[in-house]
Amino acid sequence: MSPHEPRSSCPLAYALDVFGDRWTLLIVRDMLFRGLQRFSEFAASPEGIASNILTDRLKRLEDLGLVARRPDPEDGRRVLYHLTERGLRLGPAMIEILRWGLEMDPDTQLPARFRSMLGGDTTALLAELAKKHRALADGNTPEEADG
Amino acid sequence: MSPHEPRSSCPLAYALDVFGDRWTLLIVRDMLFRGLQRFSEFAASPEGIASNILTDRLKRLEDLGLVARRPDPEDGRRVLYHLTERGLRLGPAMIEILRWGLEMDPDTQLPARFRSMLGGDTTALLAELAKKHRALADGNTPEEADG
DNA sequence: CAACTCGCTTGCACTTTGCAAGTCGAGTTC
DNA sequence: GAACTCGACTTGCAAAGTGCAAGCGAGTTG
Repeated sequence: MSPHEPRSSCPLAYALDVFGDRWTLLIVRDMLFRGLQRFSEFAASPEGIASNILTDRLKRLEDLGLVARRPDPEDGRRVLYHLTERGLRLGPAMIEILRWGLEMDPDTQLPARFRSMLGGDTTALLAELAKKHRALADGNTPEEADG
Repeated sequence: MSPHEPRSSCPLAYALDVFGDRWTLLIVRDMLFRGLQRFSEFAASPEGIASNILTDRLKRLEDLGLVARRPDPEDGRRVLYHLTERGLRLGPAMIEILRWGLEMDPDTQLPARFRSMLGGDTTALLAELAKKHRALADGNTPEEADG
């Protein structure tokens, strides 16, 4: 699932070469919507990703410049991951995919606050998420609010 | 890659269970943006999908109520596929993924007309695409314009 | 009616996925 | 400072998915 060369010149095909699998956007979700940064946090998400797959996906996201890593100043064993500016550009697509999933499957759930934000202005929502994410990436850790 | 039960209650995870692979959204693209309807047309797209994979994906889309099929009145061997109303709801996510791919990889290309439409009002673009698609699904075949 | 087309199906080799155990460097504990 | 724990992986392997290429039944063509 990691082609060396593009299948076509279509931007949609390019995007699917990047994240057309079941896990990549879940990792991006956890970074963007939930503010998670650590390998063990991603591994602990409810979907239960395998550690070799998580390693693989994080590496590919880093290689593509969508994610960056830095050592955890509090514990040298740990690495902190965050979305780069390029990675933050996934926001609009993430929001629309989320909306679609909510509309298609009423059994799916989101925290009420996030759900109400989805019904509002997308640009404002994304600006807020990006701001919080940049603060995390800078090492400021505001009180976490689950996405 | 076709789980019987959801991995979690997250709508994004649900969406990725539906189309988190490299081919499904390309098929939806061909229906929505290019007006394609026939198996051989999907198979002939530049990415070169394998026929067993195409069959599999069309069946799953149909089973999920996103795509419907009808016999081709002109040739009893053929089937015509189209997006249902549920399937048309993928439009916003498709548009945002396309925008992201264009932004991330300048080597990707779109027809100039489509590209300029992407820069405009999303709601108007989607309404127009949906209208044309519904006409196709009703068996009216206006002169095709490549997406 | 023979030859061809269309939408699949099939067998099989290859690739990816995911489980579970293990590794190794960093950090902690006593 | 030895022993242990933690964290981010790596590894072997079985299962599942992918994709190639050939083939089949129904329908079309001349």
